Parts: sequence; C-alpha cells; structure tokens
Amino acid sequence: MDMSNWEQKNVLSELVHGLKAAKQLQADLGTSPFPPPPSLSSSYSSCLTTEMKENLLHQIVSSYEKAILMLNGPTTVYSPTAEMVNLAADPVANTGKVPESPTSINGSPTSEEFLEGGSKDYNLSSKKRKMLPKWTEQVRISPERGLEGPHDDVFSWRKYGQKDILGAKYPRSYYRCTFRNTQNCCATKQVQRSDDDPTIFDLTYKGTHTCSQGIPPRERPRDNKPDTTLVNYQNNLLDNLRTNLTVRTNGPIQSDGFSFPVTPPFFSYESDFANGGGTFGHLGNSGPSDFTGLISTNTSTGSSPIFDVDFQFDPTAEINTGLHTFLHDSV
DNA sequence: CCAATTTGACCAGA
DNA sequence: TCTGGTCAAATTGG
Repeated sequence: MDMSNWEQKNVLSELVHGLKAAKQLQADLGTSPFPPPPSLSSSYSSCLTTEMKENLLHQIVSSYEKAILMLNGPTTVYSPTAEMVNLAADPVANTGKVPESPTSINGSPTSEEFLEGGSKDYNLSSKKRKMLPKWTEQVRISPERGLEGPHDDVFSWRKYGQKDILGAKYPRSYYRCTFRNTQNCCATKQVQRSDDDPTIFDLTYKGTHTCSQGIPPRERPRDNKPDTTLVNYQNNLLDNLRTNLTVRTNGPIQSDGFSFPVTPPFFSYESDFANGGGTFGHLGNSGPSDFTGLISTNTSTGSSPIFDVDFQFDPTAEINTGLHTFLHDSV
C-alpha cells in the first residue's frame, strides 16, 4: 500500500486525536498512572459530565475507525473530498454545548473538526466554522416495499421540509433526528430520488447522532447473558439493512477484495465477484465476525454494478466493534 | 391530545 | 436574484 504523505498525516492525526481523547477520559476516571499532559491539564478537573464522557468515547472510537479505514484503502461510495458542511448559519442547530462528535464515516474530516471536541480545544476553535461531517450513499428500495422510499433506517427521523430541486425530477426531503430538541442531536439527512432510476435514493447524511440512538445501551456487568437490548438493536439494524439496502459502488471492482462502508456499518469484502458473489465478515475484529453477509451481483444495470447484500447477525456474538457509529459497546 | 407531516414563507450564500 | 436549506403554522393521524 503506497500512502501519500497526506494520508499518513491524516492517519496519524486520527490516532493522535483518539489517544488524546482516551487520555482525557482516563484521567477523568482517575485510572491514569501518569499526570495529564500540560496541554490538557487545564481541563482536568475530573468533573466531565456524562455527555462529555460520551463525546470523548465517540471521538476515540471514530478516530480508530477512520484510521483503520484510511489504512484499508480509499474505496468508498462517499465523497472523497471531505465535504464539510457549515451549519453555523443555523442558530438552532448549534445551540448545543457539546459539539457534534466526529463521525465514523469516511468523510475524511480534517483535524479542524476534531478540535471541536469536549476538551479545551473546543474554545480554541470558537472562531472556526462549525463543521459537520457529511457523506452520501445510494440506497435502492426493494420491490416488495413499494415506492415508499428508504426512509426508515435504525434512526428515527423527523421530516422538516421538502423542496423541489432545480433540474431534478423529484423533490428533496429533509429530515432531522427526532431527538434534536430533547437531546441536542444535530444529525440530519436528505433524501432525493434518483432521476435516472426511481428505485434508487440518494441519501445525504450530515452530522452523526449524539442522541441515545447513536449511543446504544452501555455494556452491562458481564454476566454471560446476552444483552437482549443490544440483540434487538442488532436485529433491528439487520431488518432494516435487509429490507432497504442495496449498495451501489462507484469505483472499479477488484476481484481480490475491496471494502466500502455502507453506513452503517463498514464491511470488508473478500469474495470472488467473477463468480457472482461471496460472503464477507465484519471488518476489524480479529476474532469471529459479529455478523456475516452474502453478496450477489445484480445484473440488471449495465456499467454500474449493483450488489444485493444480505446480512446475518450472529446473535450470540458479542458486539465488539470500533467501526460503527452507534455500536459503541466497547471500551 | 400529542406527535409527525405538509407546505408556504423566510433566510443566507453564491 | 436565484437556489437550497430551514422554520413554523396548519394539518393530519394515531
């Protein structure tokens, strides 16, 4: 893998950021054998709010996610140019004290974004534009669901607008997180039906969920019993993925495996596409996969390949993912 | 009654 | 001024 200096710097930046957040959390928990670095000591009064701790956790996990993704190669359906969105113009969207946690998605956000974290850096960036990660994906509705659209994923969204877009056949719908007001969650998404293929929807997500949806039930004391809440959560995710998802890739397909994120979560594919499909496992676990999937090629479209993806969770498997925005069960 | 959706108005950036 | 994005009052639905 030949990485450019730019990529190396980004990976390094991610890891440094994750480490920084981890140390801050560690210090707050009082488990650090070392005093906090001077650069952080000013905010080290060991009085982080739960919200701040969760935010730090978010940062840690997403930093690792991004670093891994970068190392795993740039193949993605997301915009490779790190489209960042300035939502500072929306006063309501930025009333929260705790900024949006960086996403796990490969929006290639710059380090500037991370400076918005729950540390003292937050104040340093007060003059900077509030940046939220943005990424897009394409989802094709399945025939049995009709044309109602892929409007339900694992998050609950509330529609707040619809707009006719110049040059587009279909209007664009605007959704925000249901818990925006109650939990200060600034995640939004836009849904736009494709002009070319009405069964395909372009989804544009902005920001990640900081609400309880984005942070699933915390790990319980280990009693060897499966966390049913978590299993339900998995199944919910599974159902939605199964029902809605077809992933469209933009880049050329390599026969020796490729990876792309499907939001959520990310998968590593190792399959023989020349034979029309294969299986894949959850990326990033050294142990058994949390879930597996089946890919079959869909030949109905010509040059742009569409793969039908079927997911299967192993309900007995312990969730251990650092690669999923809302499966933060680790740490 | 409450929550979600609809839809015209409003606003900011290009 | 045009366009995309958001607001918020009115409406709908459970």
